[in-house]
Amino acid sequence: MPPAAAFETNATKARPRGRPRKSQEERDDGNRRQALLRAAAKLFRRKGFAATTTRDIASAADMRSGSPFYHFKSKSALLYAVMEEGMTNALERQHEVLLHPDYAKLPPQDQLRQLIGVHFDVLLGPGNDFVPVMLYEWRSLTAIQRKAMRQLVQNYEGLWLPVLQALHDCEFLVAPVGIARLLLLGALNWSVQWYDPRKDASLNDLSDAAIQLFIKAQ
Amino acid sequence: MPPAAAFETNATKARPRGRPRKSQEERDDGNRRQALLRAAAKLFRRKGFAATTTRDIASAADMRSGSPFYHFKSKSALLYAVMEEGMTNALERQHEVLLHPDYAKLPPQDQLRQLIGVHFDVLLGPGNDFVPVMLYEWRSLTAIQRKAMRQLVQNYEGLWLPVLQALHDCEFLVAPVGIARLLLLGALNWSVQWYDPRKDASLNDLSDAAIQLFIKAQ
DNA sequence: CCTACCGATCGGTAGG
DNA sequence: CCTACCGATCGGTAGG
Repeated sequence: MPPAAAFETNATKARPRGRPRKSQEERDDGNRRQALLRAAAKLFRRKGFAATTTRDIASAADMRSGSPFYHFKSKSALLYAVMEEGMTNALERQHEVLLHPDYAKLPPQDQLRQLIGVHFDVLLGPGNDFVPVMLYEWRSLTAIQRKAMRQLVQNYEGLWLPVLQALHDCEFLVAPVGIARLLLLGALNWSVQWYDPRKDASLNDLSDAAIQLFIKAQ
Repeated sequence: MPPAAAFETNATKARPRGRPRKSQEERDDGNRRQALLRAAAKLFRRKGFAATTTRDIASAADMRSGSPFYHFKSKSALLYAVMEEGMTNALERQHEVLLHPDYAKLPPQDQLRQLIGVHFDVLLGPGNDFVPVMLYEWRSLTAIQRKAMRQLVQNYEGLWLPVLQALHDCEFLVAPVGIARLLLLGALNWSVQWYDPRKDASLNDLSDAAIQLFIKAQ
């Protein structure tokens, strides 16, 4: 069995193309899968993977208990799909930053500030439950899923190294680059546990504070 | 029903004092409860609370499936007991540091270094599964347990404020003290996710790197 | 995508 | 602390 089979969804081999929904308003199909993903992300984040039932998810997506398995072959495949969606989006958003024509002209501390801003938004922005699930549900992945996800995460973490190295070179960062990256991303990722948009500072102020804390310059 | 009832263990009202074990070697009783706590901490950390069965725990403590409920009234009470044990120990260890006669004479960056060192040890030291469970299983607590645990955590976090304020006063820390504490503790807490004693730096080197990263001085 | 269902497992308990 | 057990729930499936 090829590794990819572990993440297969039934929808790929049996998409009901061209069959219109019978509901009062004709919505485009295929958004049902998205609805499941969104519902799952929200519930996995709030209650955790093991404590969320497929019935919870079905209900949140306005389906009956058996229906999620029409779109995903297992609860586990649904978890993986949530995480993959989150990481793909996060990578895209950071690539937009890195490839922007002005980015290269910025001093490294401003480059880092941009990465941090996007990272906070991916973690804490409204409706962004996908990456938090990825961060906190590693344990629930199968070994083979974990291996595939590690690839995506390593790509993402790798994006941070050049700017951290540049900061190290001009002594705005003294700690070893590798450990600094682990501690820095940890500080950001942990915000998922405490950040409350109604009480805490804005994501911009948060990003500024992070720069102040980590970088030896103003 | 008084709040404390939620955390009650059966052992307190029915400790089999004076009744010797029937096994070949007479071990002191009461260590059975500790064995359960340790087994639960280890399993909760590795698999998560919801994915761990009380049968897993019983088996790891060399008991049969029903026996954990002789010592703890519910799986949930067992989780709370694990967390409480972890936080009590962490608070004790930090108090030892703070009350040491030499501590007050240290410059603030060295004071912080000491707190960080103990924190890493509480999180990453061998067999220290209790605090990691506390950090990553908040969701699994009942509302009433969460409230009680929040008290302990606030006590612990409060220990860090004076030294952070001192560092802020001498401009070794520029970020707002409140946010700095959240980010700093997040960086440390996240280490639970990646630290591998066989591959990564020693806890001492880790602590040094953290000081380098967070403090604007050497 | 729904209905109806199965087999397995799980937290917890009675009674000793 | 064990034995034997219960009621509920859960992931998943057949058949339409």
